[in-house]
Amino acid sequence: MRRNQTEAAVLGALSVQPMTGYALREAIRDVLGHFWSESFGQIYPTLRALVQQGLVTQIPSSSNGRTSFTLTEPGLVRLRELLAESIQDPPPRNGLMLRLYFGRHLGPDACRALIAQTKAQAEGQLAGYQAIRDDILTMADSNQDSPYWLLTLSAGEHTTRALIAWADEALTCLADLTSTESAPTPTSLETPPN
Amino acid sequence: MRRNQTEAAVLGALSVQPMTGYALREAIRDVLGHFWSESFGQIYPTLRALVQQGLVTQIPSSSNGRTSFTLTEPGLVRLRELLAESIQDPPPRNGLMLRLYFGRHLGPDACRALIAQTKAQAEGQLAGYQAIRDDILTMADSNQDSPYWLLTLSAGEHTTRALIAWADEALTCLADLTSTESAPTPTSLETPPN
DNA sequence: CGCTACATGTAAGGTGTTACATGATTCC
DNA sequence: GGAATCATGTAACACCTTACATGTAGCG
Repeated sequence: MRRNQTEAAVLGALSVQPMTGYALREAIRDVLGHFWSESFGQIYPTLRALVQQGLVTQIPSSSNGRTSFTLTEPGLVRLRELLAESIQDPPPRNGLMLRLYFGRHLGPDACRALIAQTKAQAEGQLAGYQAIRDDILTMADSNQDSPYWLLTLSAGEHTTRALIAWADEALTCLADLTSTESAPTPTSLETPPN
Repeated sequence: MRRNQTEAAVLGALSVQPMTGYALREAIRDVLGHFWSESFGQIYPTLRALVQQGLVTQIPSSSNGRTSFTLTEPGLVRLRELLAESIQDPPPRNGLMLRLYFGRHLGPDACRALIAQTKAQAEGQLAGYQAIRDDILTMADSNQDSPYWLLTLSAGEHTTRALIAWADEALTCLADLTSTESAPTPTSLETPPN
């Protein structure tokens, strides 16, 4: 069951503008980074296959060995086909959740550290989203794609904000856990909450 | 760079209670399903390796060929080690976002259908979470793990609710897009919104 | 001239799924 | 007795990353 997802990502990126393989990887990392990823080991073989199928053409730029890849008409048709195929996401694998689910063996403090780290990452990401949003908005008038790009950006913002809200909630829950554990006699009146 | 994540998931699941390989897969699918997954092709070889390392013991149940696997003391130590390792999540690959990013080539209607489908799925998931929450709460008094389980459940609820909120927002954005496209003269007063 | 970034590619190896094969048990 | 479920396993294959190899171009 071939998924051809790399093909779709490459054709899609080239539909925005022609690029070299190197630039393609940079674009996928920097622009689609929140929801997609491809490595060189995928990109170059895929490009060669696409050229052989005539979905993409290679334009040697000046004298160097470097070539830009451009989407052809059949390539655009193929892209539409691939995008219309049913979505088949890889099975979920969230290392943070796995650790928290078995968090009793890890200890409340280690769990809190993991969550705090996640929250900090999420806050950084949120700031990055703002920068991307500004970028898209400045080119919005001349770019037909911008409404769709804002859609995916908004999804990232929503889920990231939800993650931060969850982290705050989780941190207070774990704080309660630690305090009740260090004071194993909940009915005791003498032990003050530190 | 071995990740041993399957090992951690299997040891973790067995730390809750002894099981057969088959039950292990069911438990991982049904209980960790929102954030984890393992297939038979992973579980059985991993179990054999764990037995060889003495991290898990095999208890033949009565006469059948079926055996339950039980976590040993060294196995518990190993589980703690694995959980303490740094998190290395697989690179993101979100098929829905890929399609929406290049949504111009797919068309607004197809995009709306994808989002509506996602929203419906998310709403179903949310109902499922409620059932799981009830299950956990009923056994909360006798189960030391329940606070941690509620943590991961809450994460699922937060992100799922965020997804639904995003979907609603996205659907209205796309509705605007369709109407402005089908009515290329925005200043026209005669064309009624269908 | 050396460092960094740009650029192209390959080979090895790990990870994980799918499909298949096989058989016992349970329930109707 | 037949169907569904429980149960164990393997082999082929798809997918993808990492590390390596190689070379150019621009800049201080």
